[in-house]
Amino acid sequence: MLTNLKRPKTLKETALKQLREAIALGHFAPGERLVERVLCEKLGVSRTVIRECIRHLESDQLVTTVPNVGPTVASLDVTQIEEIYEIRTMLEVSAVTSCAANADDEVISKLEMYYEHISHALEEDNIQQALSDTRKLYKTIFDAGEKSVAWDLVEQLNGRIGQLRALTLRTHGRSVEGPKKLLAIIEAIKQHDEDAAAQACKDHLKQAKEIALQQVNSLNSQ
Amino acid sequence: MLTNLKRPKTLKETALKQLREAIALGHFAPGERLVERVLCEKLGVSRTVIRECIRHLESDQLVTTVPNVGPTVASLDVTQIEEIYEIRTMLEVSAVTSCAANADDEVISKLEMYYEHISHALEEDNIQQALSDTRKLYKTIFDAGEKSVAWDLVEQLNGRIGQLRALTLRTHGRSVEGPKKLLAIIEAIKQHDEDAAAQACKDHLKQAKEIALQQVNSLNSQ
DNA sequence: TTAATTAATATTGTATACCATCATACAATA
DNA sequence: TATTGTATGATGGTATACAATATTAATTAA
Repeated sequence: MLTNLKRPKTLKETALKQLREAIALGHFAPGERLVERVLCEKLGVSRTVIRECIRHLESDQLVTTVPNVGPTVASLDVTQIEEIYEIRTMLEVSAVTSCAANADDEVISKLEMYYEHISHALEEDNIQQALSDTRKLYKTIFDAGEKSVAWDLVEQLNGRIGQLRALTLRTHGRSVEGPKKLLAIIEAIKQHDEDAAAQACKDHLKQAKEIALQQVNSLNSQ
Repeated sequence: MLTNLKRPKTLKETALKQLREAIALGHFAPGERLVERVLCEKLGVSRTVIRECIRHLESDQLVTTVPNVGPTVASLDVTQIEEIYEIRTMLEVSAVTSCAANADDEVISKLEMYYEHISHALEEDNIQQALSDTRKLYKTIFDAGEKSVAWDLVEQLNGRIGQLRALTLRTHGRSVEGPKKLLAIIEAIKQHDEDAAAQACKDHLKQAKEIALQQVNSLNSQ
């Protein structure tokens, strides 16, 4: 990265980020009411800021607002979760395929670097770091495949299942399955084998979906 | 409808709708600055409301905000437009396929009814009505296919190319091509022929995409 | 005249106070 | 027990204030 284009970070941005994380980390239960004044105190900002944040989250469908009642943390049913993984599969397969067709050496070495980072982070049980690097790896793939719109959608969908993902990593984090599948994707890209890349990507997501659904079941039955 | 379950419409909602329409109808040029004060006057609401609306549009990617400068109407490049149609194709094909597999008589008669409405509206050159009915028809398809998440995304993507769509209808509105393709989709659904439905859907979108790109070119060269 | 600086003005970001309306929990009553 | 008030609190919305930053106009230098 040569220059960091934008960065006067505004209070609203940081507050929004904090709220997003709090929801993803499960600090608010699905269905829980978000009371403006409480959030003001907790984040130390004014109601103005909180309200704008909530509008943003609302439009991201991370919270659901009922007029005159207020916002609550959105919850997903199993059908929606399955659909999210299904759509992610379409989008990611499309990106991975295109990336396999176009990737140059620079992209490939970048992917391998991130893979190293991820393995390392997982060895040290640093889940957050692994997640962050995985995201960077995928962004590289989408960039190389020239799928900027798809990337936005994937990020959005991931946001909606953020709670699940955090949970999944907490319980399945040190599993070696995930990285293996990732490696398969990278290998296929390296060899410009579009079909193999697509298949590896499908496998990867199928597994992720299964773990997520498992997670949901254990949550619901508990 | 026995009871109107709809929530009380809030000022913010109506203002948001107006802004969305204004953008879609091209009343604001891409890249144009949206000044809060001006919008307040124009819509007759307070700054708070306007700001909340802008946050919403921002998250919908209809406007781009630079801190301390303000929001501007987002613009799309050709690559992104192509990608949007590509993604819409994936999502709609998925929905149409699933709908063809599951549709019962009620759904089918509903689809046929909407088709009638659309033909009628087009005959009378009532573009807005045709658009609105087309949307309802698609919503019926997505509902029957149980693709609520995909529907949200399609709506979002359509919002981002709203300007183009309005333009397209204005110039190609009375073309009989569009409805014909729609009819093919409905026929395939009626016969529960998933493959034919998928193919008809692909054709439909391919054509829409071509018209849109043509539109973009004439805009850029002009 | 044109370029560069500086002063003036707008606009955004944020905070705060205020009010009307609606929702909910609780108490009083029938 | 069921109903009706009533108190309380939250939200939707408005208005105002002010610092920080952008933009524009005005002024000065080249």
